Amino acid sequence: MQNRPGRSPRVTINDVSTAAGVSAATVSRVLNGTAKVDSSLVDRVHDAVRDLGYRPNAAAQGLARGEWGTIGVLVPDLANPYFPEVLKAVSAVSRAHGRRMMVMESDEDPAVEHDLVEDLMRCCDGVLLCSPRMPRAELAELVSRKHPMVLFNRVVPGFAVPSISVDFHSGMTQVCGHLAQLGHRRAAYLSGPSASWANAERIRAFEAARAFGLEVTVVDCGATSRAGYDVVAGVLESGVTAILTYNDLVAFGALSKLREQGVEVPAEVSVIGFDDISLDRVAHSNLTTVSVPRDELGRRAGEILERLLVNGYDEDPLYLPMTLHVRDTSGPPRT
Amino acid sequence: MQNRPGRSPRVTINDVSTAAGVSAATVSRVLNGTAKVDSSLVDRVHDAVRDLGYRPNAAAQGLARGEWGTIGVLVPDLANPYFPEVLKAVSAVSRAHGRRMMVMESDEDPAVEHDLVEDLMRCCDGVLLCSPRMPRAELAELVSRKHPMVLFNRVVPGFAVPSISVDFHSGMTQVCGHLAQLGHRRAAYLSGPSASWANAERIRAFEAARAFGLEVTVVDCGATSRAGYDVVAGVLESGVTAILTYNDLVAFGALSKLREQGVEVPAEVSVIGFDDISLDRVAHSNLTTVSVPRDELGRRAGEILERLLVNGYDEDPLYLPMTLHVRDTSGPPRT
DNA sequence: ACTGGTTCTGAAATCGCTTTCAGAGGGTCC
DNA sequence: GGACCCTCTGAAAGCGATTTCAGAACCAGT
Repeated sequence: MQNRPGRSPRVTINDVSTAAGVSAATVSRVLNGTAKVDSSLVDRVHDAVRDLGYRPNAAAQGLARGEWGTIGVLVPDLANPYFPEVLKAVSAVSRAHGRRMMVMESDEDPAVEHDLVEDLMRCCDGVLLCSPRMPRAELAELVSRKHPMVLFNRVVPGFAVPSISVDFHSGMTQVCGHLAQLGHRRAAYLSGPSASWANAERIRAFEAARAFGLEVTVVDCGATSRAGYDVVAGVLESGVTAILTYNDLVAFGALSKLREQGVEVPAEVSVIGFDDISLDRVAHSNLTTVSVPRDELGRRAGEILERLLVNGYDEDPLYLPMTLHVRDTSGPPRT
Repeated sequence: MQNRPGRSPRVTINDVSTAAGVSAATVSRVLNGTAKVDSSLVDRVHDAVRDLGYRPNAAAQGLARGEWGTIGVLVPDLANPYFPEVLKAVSAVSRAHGRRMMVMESDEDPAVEHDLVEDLMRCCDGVLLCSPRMPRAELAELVSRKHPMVLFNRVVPGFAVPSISVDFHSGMTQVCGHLAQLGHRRAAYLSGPSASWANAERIRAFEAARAFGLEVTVVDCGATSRAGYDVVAGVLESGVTAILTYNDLVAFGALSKLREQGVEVPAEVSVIGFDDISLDRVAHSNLTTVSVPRDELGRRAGEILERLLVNGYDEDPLYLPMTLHVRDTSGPPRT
């Protein structure tokens, strides 16, 4: 930006204005279309801009306008296939509204999330927070700053913050219904991060499941395929006929291990994923799972944030439904 | 940022300085540690910062410092599992150097790439360009601006731009060697985007392959699993015994179709991926493929960019080697 | 010809921070 | 005690845009 050695000197609005023989104010007006300018001047400005290769400095614009033209997104783990698809949609929406997208990753570490959000607030008009783990108190502190913010996959009762999330509870209820219908009576759930709201929502479905005859045992596991791989063997010994998972990654890990051990799926045990990262991607894995349209999720999230920025409008929490996809890894229990 | 309705008023450095009874310059010095300040003043400043909840405005800092503290990354497709892993590493490196990461996506459309890069240059200290498709002339135009930039997976002879890429050529050569050794004589390559350097590098390997007895036919396909799914059937009829692909996604699509058609893999035909997105992720797909450590790739890319920003040092193109992973989808040809 | 009302333009203030510059204060050395 | 040097602090000048404000120019109406 400033002239370091070997860097071409920065062209400013003043360079343009002198080259065009007008004032800087006029250049600004022409470029932003904020006021009517004589057409001969308009041409001169455009010529000068082209000749000099002028590009307005975003920091200066941000400072003067009081808006950065940027939104920020915090995700726990970029490598989790869930988020890139969401980011993609968010990016498209915000770009359509002339905003850039800043991305930060907490690497699943709640301790750094607060700082990262704080940093995002220093340089973004609004923040999309995909942070299921953050302690309620920290979240409250962030909310109190009144910086535009949308919560993703976490609904916090009592906070006046717009939020969007997937109806995990009804998704898991569908999974349980499917298994019960197939005749399963005992299943294990490979639990995700215990502090997470999304995990709690899934678990909440198991109470209702008991009503239709399915008993689900919760087993600590994690959110990675590695965790699924490591945990599944011990679970099998307990004699369950189905394994539910926190997400598809865990299910893949579990399947991988079962396969190595020569356990037939779904003949000996059914495995059900959650979130459907596999759809049309690694299609031939054919995991039974429950899905949410991630691009719609991202799109809606972006739109909520945009509305919030433009009219400061607080909306009611939005829940998107999940859909069950019965594929090859679920079947009736062994008799 | 400015006081919109319902938003808490912005705290500036002047608020802090008056609250602490010092000058703004001193506040700045304390916060940035750029000069020695009397310890009693330091305490007063810190107290005021805490009491007021002051956070420096990033745009103002950027303007004053002549640095945005931000790097920009342009990727063709966020949903391609290749990139999130790279972004993750880049993000970690740049964060370690105190820089934020802006992400843009061209959605595989070369026409918008130029504008996006231009936009990134307006608000980032440096740009990491993962853009294999952009016409050489546009790339040249961007290079001519002397804005710090690193090319990712594209080496352009004659441009003085640091670049990092995977040694696709040697990767594909390994694949060919593997097949030749198994006894294959005729294979088809499901080609990626024809304008892409990365695709050309792969194809270049087929000349050498002829030397060890493998004839590879190039078939137009694309970069998605959908494309692999659609194209593979026609290819089979040509009587090849192995199918090479532009990337793992294409291979997955192809496998999916073959499976539907009841074609045995690898008994009837071998399928080989490229890039190994599956490793430890959807491990049980067990695709034979060739891999590159994506986090190292991202890390090195981030480091090159950082060095470029700090010492303006232009480096020689860096090539990272690929590794062949023989798994379940390749075997000897049917006799 | 003079007044009043539109347009359009440029000078200057502003956004919030960093950094230079000069001055105040205190210590050391002759 | 005076000259000199150091260290620390505050005033003020940027950074590069936007935006307010007031004046210039022009037109129409009497």
